[in-house]
Amino acid sequence: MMVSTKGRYALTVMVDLARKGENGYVSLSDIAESENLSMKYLESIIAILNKGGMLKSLRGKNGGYMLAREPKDYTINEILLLTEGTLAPVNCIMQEGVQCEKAATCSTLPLWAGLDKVIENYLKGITLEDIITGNRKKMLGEYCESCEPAK
Amino acid sequence: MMVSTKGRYALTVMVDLARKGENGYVSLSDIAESENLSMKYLESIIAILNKGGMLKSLRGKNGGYMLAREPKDYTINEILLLTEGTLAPVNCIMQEGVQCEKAATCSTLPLWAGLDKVIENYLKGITLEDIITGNRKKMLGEYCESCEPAK
DNA sequence: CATATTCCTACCGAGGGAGTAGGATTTATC
DNA sequence: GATAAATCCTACTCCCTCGGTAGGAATATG
Repeated sequence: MMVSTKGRYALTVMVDLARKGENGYVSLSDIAESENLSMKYLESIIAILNKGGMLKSLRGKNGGYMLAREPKDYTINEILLLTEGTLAPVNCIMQEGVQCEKAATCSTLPLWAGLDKVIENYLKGITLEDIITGNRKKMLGEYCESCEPAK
Repeated sequence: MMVSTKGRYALTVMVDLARKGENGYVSLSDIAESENLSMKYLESIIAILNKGGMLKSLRGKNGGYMLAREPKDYTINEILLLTEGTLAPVNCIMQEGVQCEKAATCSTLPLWAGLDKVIENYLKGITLEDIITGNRKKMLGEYCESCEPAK
């Protein structure tokens, strides 16, 4: 499994906040309740999003969280990357060009590198806005049965 | 991590056997040695490949393993699927249409489904032969720096 | 029969995922 | 200024899987 609950819940939170829009801060308990998730666990996940600059937060009474930018300005890739640390499908693909010592002679490395790129490319191409507007065509592409067939 | 050492080593074994061709059975110890991997661990991985019909095996002296088909007739997808069980990037994507109970209202499901399809599609498009011939263009696509640029 | 090999079952340690617990700090409102 | 409602912070626990080990039974060759 490449994406754990941490990343999945993080995305869920972002979607929830995106839907709530800009009318005030939304509290952690509200999010936990509306998504039916453990408040304590969600707290640790939101902390990552917050420290990563994805959210604005306000402490104290009537406090809570809201998106720092507009939904269209978040790619799914950056949200998952922040919470998961890496999205590489295998251990031998490191971030930022660091590579395993067998890399020079490894015949399967191009495969893993290609897979990594395909994943990254897909996730960079989709934004929070695509999710809240239900842009199935963009997410499912040719596999979308409810979209009109490609001509 | 979506693909563990199990799947990676399995692929390595398949590549090794593909390179050795059809001149006789190759023993486990030969494979372990040439790939510098633990023989005992490799044994458990080869067992999966063997039971899954990927290999022919011969017990006893001068025994060993060889590919059951030609390299071009193995997709990477089926090799990894056999050893890993699933290649779904998230837990909420099950195999064979089984789905989580929130599926009907889940706004992020199309994203995960799309990602799953992108991965599957990529891995189905590459064969063992592509790896042993070093078909970088197919594996890396537009990210291949040593391939001639697309027109 | 000796040897080289596959085959089978059982076991184990470490690490990470998933979640819990408790309290310190900050802020809005009465 | 007290109180309530919220974020923030640190630590802990349970449990499962990954990665690997161990030992021996079955089988084929010479």
